[in-house]
Amino acid sequence: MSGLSEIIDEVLSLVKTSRIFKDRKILLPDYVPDELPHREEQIRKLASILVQVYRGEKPSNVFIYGLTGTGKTAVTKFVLNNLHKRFPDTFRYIYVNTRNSDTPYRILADILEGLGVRVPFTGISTAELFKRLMSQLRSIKYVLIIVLDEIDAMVKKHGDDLLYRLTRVNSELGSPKISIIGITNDVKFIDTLDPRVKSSLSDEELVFPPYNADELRDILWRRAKSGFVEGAVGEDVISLCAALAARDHGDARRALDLLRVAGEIAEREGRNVVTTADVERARLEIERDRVFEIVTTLPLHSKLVLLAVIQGSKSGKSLTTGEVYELYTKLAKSLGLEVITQRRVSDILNELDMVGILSAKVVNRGRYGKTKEVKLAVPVETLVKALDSTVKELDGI
DNA sequence: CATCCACAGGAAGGACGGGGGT
DNA sequence: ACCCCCGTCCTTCCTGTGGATG
Repeated sequence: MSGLSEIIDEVLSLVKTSRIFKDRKILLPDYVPDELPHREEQIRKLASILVQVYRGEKPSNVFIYGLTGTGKTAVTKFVLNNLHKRFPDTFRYIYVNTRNSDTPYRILADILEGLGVRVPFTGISTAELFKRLMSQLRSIKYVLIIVLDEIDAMVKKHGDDLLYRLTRVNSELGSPKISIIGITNDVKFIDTLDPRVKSSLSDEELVFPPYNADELRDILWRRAKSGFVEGAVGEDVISLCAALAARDHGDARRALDLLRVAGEIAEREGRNVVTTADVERARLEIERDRVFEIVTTLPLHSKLVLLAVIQGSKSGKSLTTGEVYELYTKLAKSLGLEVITQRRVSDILNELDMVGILSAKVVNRGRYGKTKEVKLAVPVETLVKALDSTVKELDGI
């Protein structure tokens, strides 16, 4: 029976002797490299729009589309970084990821914090925050570029009111001071916007096509050269990562994650070379972590609904909303819990679909009504592991 | 060809806990 | 101390719907 410190020593010695990574941070998803291959056209266009700031003038608003992992965020940060190095006094920029800050309140709070204003977590109204932002903006002398990454998520939940008000800030101030860069991975998104917002935000538009397998391979090679020790990864490993990610709509982030995690697996085992088997294991590990994170933070009744779906999926075929509800009701009652309504369960099923844990497709079965076909989208074992602790807690009741 | 199933999913709102302003 | 605002879950009530069936 070995103690914890022994285990740590053992892992450490393996990691020390392993020569896999030269500089691991280069392979992290938010690392912005100093060259972005296959995005030259987008870089040039974005730079030519934003370069206005050199005279202290406000650039046009920009709208950027492209699926996840197509380099939208990297290109935007890259261009802004470089521009800021060149013209440090004429403008500032604030980057807000709307997935993390997905309410108008949080977005405004993030912007204010970017301007150096401390704001309470909650408690005051959004209108009050907006007032504070306006008074802050009145005092600044530079151009402010606000990057709203993944705005589709926020707008879908809370409407485009905030966007509308942000686009009007300039006329309210009486002098043009802020530009907005909107980033979305939903191409149809812009059509759902208020026409006024739409025309204002999409002064300029940029499209980021997915990377193909060759481009992904090239990107991975470049990163691997500075991130990995020479000889640690071979052609086969890179190609597999590229192929897997290309299948997944050309997502470079995913390709890099696969490569990095595969490297970590090899490192943990004290090897000096990453194999294709490591990539395969990395794929499973990434999926497991994602599911685990999502499932453990689910509210109680969402977990119960998921358990009901697992129960009903034993035979492998799909369930209807009604069937899920029936199973859920039995489960909740057997635990002595209040049951929630079918309306709510219907929403929960959609939420679980959205995060990719199950698929809930709406189907019309004519005489037999309109319903959802619910199926698990991840292996049962993964879910069972993630729900394990919850089940134990519930058993305790 | 109308009907009618089994829900979908919008709208409005309420309880509640965390966190303000004054 | 008291009132206000927020997001999160949830309810109630509701109108809408594609296509197999009679």
